[in-house]
Amino acid sequence: MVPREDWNSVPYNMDWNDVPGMPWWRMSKRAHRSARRADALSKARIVEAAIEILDARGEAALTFRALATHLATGSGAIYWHIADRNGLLGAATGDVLARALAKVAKEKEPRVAIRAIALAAFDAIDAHPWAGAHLSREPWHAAVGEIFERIGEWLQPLGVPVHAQFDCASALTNYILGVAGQNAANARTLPRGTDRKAWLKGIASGWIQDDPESRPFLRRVAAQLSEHDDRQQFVAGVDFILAGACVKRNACSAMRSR
Amino acid sequence: MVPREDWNSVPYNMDWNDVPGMPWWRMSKRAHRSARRADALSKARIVEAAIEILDARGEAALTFRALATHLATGSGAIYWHIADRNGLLGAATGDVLARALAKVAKEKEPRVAIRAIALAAFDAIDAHPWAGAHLSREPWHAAVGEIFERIGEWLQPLGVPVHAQFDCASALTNYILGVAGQNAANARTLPRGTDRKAWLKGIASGWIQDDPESRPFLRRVAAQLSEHDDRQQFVAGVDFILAGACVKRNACSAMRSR
DNA sequence: ACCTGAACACCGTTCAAGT
DNA sequence: ACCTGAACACCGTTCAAGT
Repeated sequence: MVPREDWNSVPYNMDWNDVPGMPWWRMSKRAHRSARRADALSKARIVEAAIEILDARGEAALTFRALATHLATGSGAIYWHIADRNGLLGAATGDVLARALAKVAKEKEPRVAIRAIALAAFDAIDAHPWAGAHLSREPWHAAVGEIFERIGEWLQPLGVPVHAQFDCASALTNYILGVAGQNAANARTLPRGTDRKAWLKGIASGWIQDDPESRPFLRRVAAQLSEHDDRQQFVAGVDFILAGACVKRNACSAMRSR
Repeated sequence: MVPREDWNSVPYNMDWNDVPGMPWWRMSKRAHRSARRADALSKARIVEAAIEILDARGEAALTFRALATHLATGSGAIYWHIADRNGLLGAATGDVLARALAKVAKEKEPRVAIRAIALAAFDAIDAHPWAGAHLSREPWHAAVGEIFERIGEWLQPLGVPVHAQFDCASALTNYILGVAGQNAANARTLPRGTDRKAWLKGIASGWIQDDPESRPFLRRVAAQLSEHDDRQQFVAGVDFILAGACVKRNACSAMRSR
């Protein structure tokens, strides 16, 4: 049996097989490693566990203690593979969005293609609201660049004038991130199984009741507010931006006043 | 001198002037109160102090301990006037946005009016990024209802078809909140005095460098990305949504495919 | 009623120590 | 190299006690 001092003096890149007197359960580092590889700690495994916790119990439940328990390790071990909590959320967000964007079917029609990309982002964020929250907290995330590129590529074939393409791609990205943040907020405060319609009705009446005579527009659309479909409304917004970027200007009667 | 037990037995709504033996500095509750009113604790004063801290040192600096020190009181005292930290942020956000929206000049031209409202929100959030972060975390905030109403009112005179008005107002609100969240995120990570252009350049090259041959769109607009003006780009997005909501559809060549 | 501040129940993160 | 878990330096919030 080698005393501890000797173990510590073993260079980390040296195979422990070469250390005389090493106990069997420390022998053959590589063999040992590969045997345990399935459940060894790694960034991928940590991110996977984080996603499980985030999806099951929400962003607030992702603590290093909970994660360490879930992985049957110490909280400090996680820091060996990940910089900090924010990095972990970023990696989880990247995973979830990359997976969603990779699944988008190849399209030929520009508008259909853009819709498909936007909806892939929407659906991913709808399924993983914490990812939406992270993206709006960190809009320079690689996933945002991916969305920006994937949408931007289609603007030329769509017929958006060259000078408007950058602004158009930015507007779409901002819009998508805005919806992402909203979805995340809704999911955070509206636990599963809540009556969505009643909840929306409450918000609408809260917005109206301040001054009982005014707010005519909100009054007029209150019914739509509590009954609309988020996904459908999301697409409507995407279409507005695309149509507006194509149009020459002065589409509205009142917009002629340039 | 009245013993403590007697002080405690004084009903809270009873004037302390009526308690025999009350020390002078506790006498004349009303007079005492009005004399100290200027620096007595109140929700308004707490919110005001919170805004000062938020503007000066950012959202992370708003702790109950810092706030209590700033107000020369105990942290528990704040809870007498405010529900919790989130309520405090909400009140501060409401203050800042209500002030900004109240200052918007009356306009006659629909497009100009909508731009003015959107820009008022943009500028308020630009000056108080923490308010933007709060709004995207809590999109049912009264300020969002106000923005929604103020914009919505102009859609009819603008010429947006009735059936599209709700979707249009929602799209604009989502867009504004999206930009709000981004601004907040930028302000959080880009301390004052940082070279904005270099920072944006870094993001752009981070988005591109993954695969050196691909990402043609990003490559094409990289210069615009690092040099664009946020405010101007914000207005461009608003205009896209408005134009798109007015247009009959099929404005783009490739959009004719319904 | 309103205020005080210690105490409570958490956090993320670090780090000496283990293997 | 990689893992452990106690310790540290914070938080928001509560609450018995004061005035």
